[in-house]
Amino acid sequence: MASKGTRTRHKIITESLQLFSVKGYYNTSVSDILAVSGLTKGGLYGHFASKEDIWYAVYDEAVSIWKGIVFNGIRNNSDPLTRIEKFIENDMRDYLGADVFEGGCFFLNMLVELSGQSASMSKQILRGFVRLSGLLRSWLEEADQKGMLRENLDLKEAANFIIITLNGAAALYISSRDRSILDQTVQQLRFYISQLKRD
Amino acid sequence: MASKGTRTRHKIITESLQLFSVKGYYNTSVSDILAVSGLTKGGLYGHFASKEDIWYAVYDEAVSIWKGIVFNGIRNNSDPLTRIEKFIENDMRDYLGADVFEGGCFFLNMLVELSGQSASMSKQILRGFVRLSGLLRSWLEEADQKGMLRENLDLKEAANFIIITLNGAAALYISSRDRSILDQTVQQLRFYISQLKRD
DNA sequence: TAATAAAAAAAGACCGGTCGGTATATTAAT
DNA sequence: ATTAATATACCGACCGGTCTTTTTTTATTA
Repeated sequence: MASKGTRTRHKIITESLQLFSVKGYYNTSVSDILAVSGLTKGGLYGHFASKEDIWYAVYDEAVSIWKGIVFNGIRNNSDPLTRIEKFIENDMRDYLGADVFEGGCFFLNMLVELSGQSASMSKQILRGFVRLSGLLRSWLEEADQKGMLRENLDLKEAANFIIITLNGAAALYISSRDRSILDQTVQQLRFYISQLKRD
Repeated sequence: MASKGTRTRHKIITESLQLFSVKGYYNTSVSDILAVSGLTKGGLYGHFASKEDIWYAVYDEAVSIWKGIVFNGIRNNSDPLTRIEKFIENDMRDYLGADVFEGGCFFLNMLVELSGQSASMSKQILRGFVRLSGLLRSWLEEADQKGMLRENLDLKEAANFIIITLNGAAALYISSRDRSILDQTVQQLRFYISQLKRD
């Protein structure tokens, strides 16, 4: 069993993750974190040097949780376009739609809040999106090499477009809490991908 | 000439608009607004009852500025699909790409920050997006009645999809400040709309 | 056009409360 | 018994907002 310190640290992270996702980073106070974790200042600052340090740990945890959801049942699938569609469905239904983070998409929320406020924190998130775009692009290129796609497509652009759409859906979902937004987005992206295919 | 009070009030609004767009609502302090406007507490609170009151005035101003940009050269165009494409270009190039608001898209930024924090403020923004979706939908229906579109399309979904994409582009743009994101989005939405057309 | 009175605008001190963070003492786990 | 974990009291700075006083604008007269 993990030591008490390790367990407490992890508790701080998962509870801060929910708070940050709902209230945002700046509008979540250290006192808020103390309230939900049941600790006091001394206890908390024994585990983290600063509020920003908590955020970095929270970010890693969020990535880990998100990956476990969106890549579920994907790696073993040989058709790259089906992989992309499954990824989109997972992201919309099992991540966003399942309210894994109470405030919606942690990454979008933090990206919007921290851009122009904290260069290092927002860059951390942006790097994640760039990496994801590269992965989608590699899947599209795989499909292209198998002759599945039209000619003269810009696959980097297409990969970015998918990510852009998922983020836009996350923005509208958090404000409306209308699940049909997520279904619509899956539907529309399915249509978009079908139009990339060779006739 | 407008009275001194009216001018000062407007100055507060336009400067708060930039601050809110960059720093967010909660992380912009009243003192920040005092610093850029050159006023003191007494001066400011003579014009507005609260920080939240400032925000509502700022929102109206932002809508007014945005409308003046994105509907430029549109009303007189008879082809509804061209209207939509022109609207998208205006939004990406002359609004977002021109850095009209230093922090990117005021509406997306505020929607993300305020959702789950202030029901009334976030609803105000969401209402704006719903209205815009209705306008785009009416243009799509106009195109449909002219026999320009495929059959069995869900036009409400298509209108939402365009808005979702524009918001997603705004999210990636504020963090990356990469203008090619905007061009890519115009390109991809042009492709998307072309695929809605009857062969 | 210049003086003046009324009204509008702004200044500045002050309020209780909260912010992120620290230092030291105490308690609990190993 | 030793170390890891937590509590408590405290720090200066800042938060949004109020109140009273002073200054400036504006409209009205002479």
